[in-house]
Amino acid sequence: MATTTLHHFPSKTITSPTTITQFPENPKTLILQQCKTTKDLNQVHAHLIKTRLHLNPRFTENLLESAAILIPNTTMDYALSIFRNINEPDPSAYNVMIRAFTLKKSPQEALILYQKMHENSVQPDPFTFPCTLKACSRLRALREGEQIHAQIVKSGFGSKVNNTLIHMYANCGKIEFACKVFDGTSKSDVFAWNSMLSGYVRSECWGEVLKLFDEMRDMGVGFDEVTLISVLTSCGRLANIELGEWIHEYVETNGLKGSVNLVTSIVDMYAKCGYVDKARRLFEEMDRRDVVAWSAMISGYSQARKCKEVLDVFRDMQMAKVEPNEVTLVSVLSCCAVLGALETGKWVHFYVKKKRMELTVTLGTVLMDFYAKCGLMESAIEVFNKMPFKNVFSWTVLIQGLANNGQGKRALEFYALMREKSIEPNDVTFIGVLSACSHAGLVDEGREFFVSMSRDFGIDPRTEHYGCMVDILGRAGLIEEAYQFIKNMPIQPNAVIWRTLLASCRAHENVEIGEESLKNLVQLEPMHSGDYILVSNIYASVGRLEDAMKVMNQMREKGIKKTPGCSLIELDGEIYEFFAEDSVSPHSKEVYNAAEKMIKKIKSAGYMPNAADARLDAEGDDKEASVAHHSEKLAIALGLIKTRPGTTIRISKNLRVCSDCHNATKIISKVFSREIVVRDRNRFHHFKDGSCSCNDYW
DNA sequence: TTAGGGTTAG
Repeated sequence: MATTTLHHFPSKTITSPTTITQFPENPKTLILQQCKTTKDLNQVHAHLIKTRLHLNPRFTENLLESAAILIPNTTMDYALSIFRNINEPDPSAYNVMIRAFTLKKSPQEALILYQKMHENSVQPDPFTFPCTLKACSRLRALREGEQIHAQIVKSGFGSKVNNTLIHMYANCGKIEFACKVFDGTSKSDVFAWNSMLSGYVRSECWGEVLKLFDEMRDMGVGFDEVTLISVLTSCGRLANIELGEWIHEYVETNGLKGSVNLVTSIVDMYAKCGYVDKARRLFEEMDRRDVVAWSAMISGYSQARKCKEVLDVFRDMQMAKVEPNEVTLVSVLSCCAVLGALETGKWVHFYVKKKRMELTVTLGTVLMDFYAKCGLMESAIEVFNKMPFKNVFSWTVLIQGLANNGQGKRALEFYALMREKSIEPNDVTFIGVLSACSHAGLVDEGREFFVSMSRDFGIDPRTEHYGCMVDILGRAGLIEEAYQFIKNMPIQPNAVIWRTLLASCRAHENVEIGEESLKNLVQLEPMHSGDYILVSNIYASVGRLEDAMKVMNQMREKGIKKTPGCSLIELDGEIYEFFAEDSVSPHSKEVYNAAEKMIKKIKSAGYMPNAADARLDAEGDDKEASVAHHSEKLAIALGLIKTRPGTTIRISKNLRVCSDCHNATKIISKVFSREIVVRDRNRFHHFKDGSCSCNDYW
């Protein structure tokens, strides 16, 4: 197995040029390799000039290599000054410079130099091509890559660089060209197979990877660690646990468990196939874990939406003194977004700033998403403005975030800006755009976007897009039209579509279509308690209490249990959880008293409890008590007594907000002069001065 | 020469 060669420099330093009296046979290894800094090199350089040895290209090139590559953490300035002083640089001098530019992440300069070499009629040698092709790979410079390919063919040094060519084409997104090169390659070389496999991985052709691996085994080509890593990546993406497990066994029986890279790939494979616990066990068995191994475990939990575990492992990682990098933080932030864990996410943002980490597209986008999902749109926009590069993901997160936070019009303004900047929207962008229309009540604009999506961008609407249209029509009270829209859908409507329609029936008290929606829902997802409750609420709101009870009984007969409402509030970094009529929480007495006082105060400001939201089996005063003890009222009451006046109260809850709580919270925001942000299962409600950002439709 | 971990929606 090939490993990267590391240059270990002896610690002996060169004190003065006078100590160098005679150059040995190989000055590069004995003297130049001892140079640790540019200052050391300067001394050797001066000596070379003094003794006129600098006219000997062999010495000068060795000096050049030290200046360009061997001295750690240095710029190319010194090397360039040496290079410019060479009268007629030969191919190896060019090679050193091209290699150094590619290594030092200036592939553009590498290609310019290659061009110069060509202009000066210096013939490339077999060592010129690999590093030049690497530069093309980095830049995804297909045209230049193809030119170099042609030159390679002409030069007759072809077969040696086939693997680098495969890599270059795959990196430039031309997997079919990579295949052609591979077809003309000797199939006995594991490197060629590995290059092709990693090419497929880069192009996300997961199935092809497995096919090629099969072929490899059929042909009896031996495989190595690198092969298995590519195959494991594909197993994870395809959820091919059988092959994944086979490789795991192979690794165990062949004593390959010492390889951090390989075991990390197995951990990742298990997590991506949905076996996070298995991934965790293997992760625990590793005797050395680097930042990638930790990140694989963290992202495994993050993708499985096991957010508590993400934060636990992240804490363990810090205890183990392994520094997180961008990838780690992206997974952590994405789980803070899911949890609405504002404090932890803010801490990560602070860490990013403290470590002066670059605000890349991915990191910036996930930070924006985190702030948006915590209801802090201004912070999300601040991050957006600071990002030097933005892609369609960043714009989509912004549009979606604004839409979910009740700023539909602003979301559409950003969509217009995005188009001005010629960023092509994708299918998810349109989910954001359509939900913005829905929140802003813009029916005609919504219809227009729905058409534009396929007409102007060739995006076929998916169920989610149809769902958005149903929401737009339903919210505007066009229930019959929404119903017809579903009937005419070219794809089968799913439960979410019918549920969206049902929610609009609840808001507009449409019994008939509500009943029809439930009929369909019962067939698609018979065990979903929320649907029965919505229909029961519709009956109750039009005074048909008996029918309301009947639906609830039907639900009970089927053995369906109500999902208990649960609200969370984070106070001083601690999370408090409330359930309706919760009497077990340690704060219950204090909280109930606070809730009582709160209700009294808002009643005198005009709040009327809405009995339609109470438990149907409750009577009279009990009905009132039942709604008064909904989990979000308890959480808000705790927030009111535990935070300073004027502080924003942030609640997240697992269900939709009920209309009584919605009404009560509006009045609370006015009476107590507090901004209250409630994140429910679908959207945000920003309550301020007696009104809500959702405009009373949710 | 080839290799492991990441972002939007549902």
